[in-house]
Amino acid sequence: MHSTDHAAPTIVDVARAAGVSKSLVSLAIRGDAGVSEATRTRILAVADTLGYRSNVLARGLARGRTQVLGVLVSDLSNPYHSDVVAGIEARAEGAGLGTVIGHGQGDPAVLAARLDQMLDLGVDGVIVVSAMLPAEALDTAAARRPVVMVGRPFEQPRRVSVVRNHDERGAALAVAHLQDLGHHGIVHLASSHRAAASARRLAYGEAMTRAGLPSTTLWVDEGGVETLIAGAVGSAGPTACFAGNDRTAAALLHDALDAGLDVPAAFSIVGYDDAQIARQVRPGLTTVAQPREAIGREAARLLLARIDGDKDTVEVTLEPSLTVRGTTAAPC
Amino acid sequence: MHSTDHAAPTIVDVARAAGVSKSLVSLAIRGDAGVSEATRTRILAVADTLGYRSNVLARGLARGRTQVLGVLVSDLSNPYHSDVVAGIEARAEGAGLGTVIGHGQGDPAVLAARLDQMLDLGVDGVIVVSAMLPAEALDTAAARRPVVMVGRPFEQPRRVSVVRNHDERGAALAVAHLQDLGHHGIVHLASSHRAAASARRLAYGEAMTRAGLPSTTLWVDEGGVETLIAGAVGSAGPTACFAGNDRTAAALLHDALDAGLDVPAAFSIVGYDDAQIARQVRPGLTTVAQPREAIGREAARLLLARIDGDKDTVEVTLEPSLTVRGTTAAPC
DNA sequence: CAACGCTACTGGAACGCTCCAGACGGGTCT
DNA sequence: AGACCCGTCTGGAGCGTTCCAGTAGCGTTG
Repeated sequence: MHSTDHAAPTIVDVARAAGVSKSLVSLAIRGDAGVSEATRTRILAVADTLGYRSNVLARGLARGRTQVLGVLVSDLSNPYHSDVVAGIEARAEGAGLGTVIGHGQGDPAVLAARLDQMLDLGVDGVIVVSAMLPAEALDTAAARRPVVMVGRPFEQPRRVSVVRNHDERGAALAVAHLQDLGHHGIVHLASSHRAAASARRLAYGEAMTRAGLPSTTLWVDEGGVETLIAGAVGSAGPTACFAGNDRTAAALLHDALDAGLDVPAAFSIVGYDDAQIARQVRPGLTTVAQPREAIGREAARLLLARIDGDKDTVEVTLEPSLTVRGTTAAPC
Repeated sequence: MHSTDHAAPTIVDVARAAGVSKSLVSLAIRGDAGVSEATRTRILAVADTLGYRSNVLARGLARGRTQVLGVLVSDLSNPYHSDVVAGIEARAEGAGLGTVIGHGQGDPAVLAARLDQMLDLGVDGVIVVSAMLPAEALDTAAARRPVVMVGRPFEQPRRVSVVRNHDERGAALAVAHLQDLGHHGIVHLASSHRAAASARRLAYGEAMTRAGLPSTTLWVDEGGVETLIAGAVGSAGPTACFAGNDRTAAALLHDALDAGLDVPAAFSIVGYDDAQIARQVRPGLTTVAQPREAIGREAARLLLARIDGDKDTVEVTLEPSLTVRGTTAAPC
């Protein structure tokens, strides 16, 4: 650390080497219009040969902006999250901003701590991709910087924009697919009371009612899987299930196969999310896919608008789509 | 943005409110010894009621340290990475440092860009959890800040510490397990020429030789899976396979079952990594597990030492262990 | 009791940048 | 010709810290 760069070159070094003032270097580098073309190229050339890199800390301090977005995720290993992050990064990069990620390890307290830390670091805004961040942490963050939330539909109005997939439409898509195949006895398998899960559950009920069919919701933690399989084995039981998410659907598939139930010939299953697991189980899981990258891009777009002074907080819902694989077929 | 906090309180606000100089506030907050107990508690109380938060940007500028570590990963959705990150975060938090993550999306160019960006943001050091970062990007980063590399064993010496799992020992573990069960015809299935994969392949060969058995390596992209299964179906063929990683093992398992081969009764399979997929396939995959959290903690420990002035770069290897699930049994 | 050494505290420079008010020439307009 | 403007460039203040060289107050000591 001694024989190499004695110190990173600063704007002053560039100015001296180019024979201009530091202010002009600053303007040239930021592409200000009031710099003649000749001097700009000269300054940039000098900066380049000196290996000058703008100090983000100093810029952030002086300007109040760091040109970096923060993304808070609760579970890195969830591919849903990484796809959303990819969308965010693509959009941010297009606008010349960098991105850092904070990882909450599925723990609300850690999540809140990471959020504070990213804000302390000076990010210009934050996108929260996690349903488990405490509401008050979200509020205090929103008071400091623009915040966009991905995935959680909000009850009360907050100073936060929201981007989410249209769970209601997704559930309707799943039910319609099963009905098109000829199923009547379609049960919903729920595993959570969280907002997205509830939206799917309610939309399932409405879709069934609209079709003039009775709706039944079973809960995983009340032995719903066993009940469902026991019923499906009998000839009068349900012939299909719409599960609230892919993990639940995969567990159901596993147990159904173990019970000797033929999927999809004797029993069809639809999941939600198009998670990695949907491609890994056999047969592949038919599932409702969220437009994950698009969600990320939209979230970044909203955040950038807020950073640029837009006051309005909005809620955007994007359309899910159905991915048909091997767990659905006409009932026999 | 106007009616709320007109501006975040600074150290000067705290000083004024407490009736002391800003220098003293700075010392008190950082826990300097030369502050009397009485004034320290008073200052901290004032800071607290004012909601003062130290400005990381200003501190970083003045001090040259931000108390934040950067972690560069190439693939967020790989659970190996998230476990390592968890270990890093645990250790960093214990030392009072924060952590930000840069995500390379599996693209070397993006990876290098994120690395630069994190360094620009002023992180005190970086842990690289990715085998695909270009060597020159690693070198320029190492010239700027301390860097610790996870997982890639290095050929030539660099200004970088390395933490990795002991691939040689892991391969030996897998082979020993199969030999203990009574297997003699054990084939290695390789899918990559990367360093870790090569180490495992060579160690497999040595372990077989040591046991006086012939070693055979088949390559996935040369039709190795088909060759292997064709051989295993016959009665004189191999009875077991050690695959270079879990993804390869899972693919082999899939095709073997499709070919009517009974796993593990007629054919045993061992993978490497204990990836998520090892738990999701049926039967569950016997595999060599890396001590992922420990790797992360160790990497953070080394980085913190480097940040505190330690000049030496070291290479640490941690012991893998064997996780026995359902794809291994005695040959029939 | 002057000299000394502590402990507790202070003021200003420095970190590298942005922003603002203005300077300096050389047109253009009247 | 004087007033004015416009494009280009400059110097200094300021962002919120840390760090360094002091200073004041006070008890010890020879």
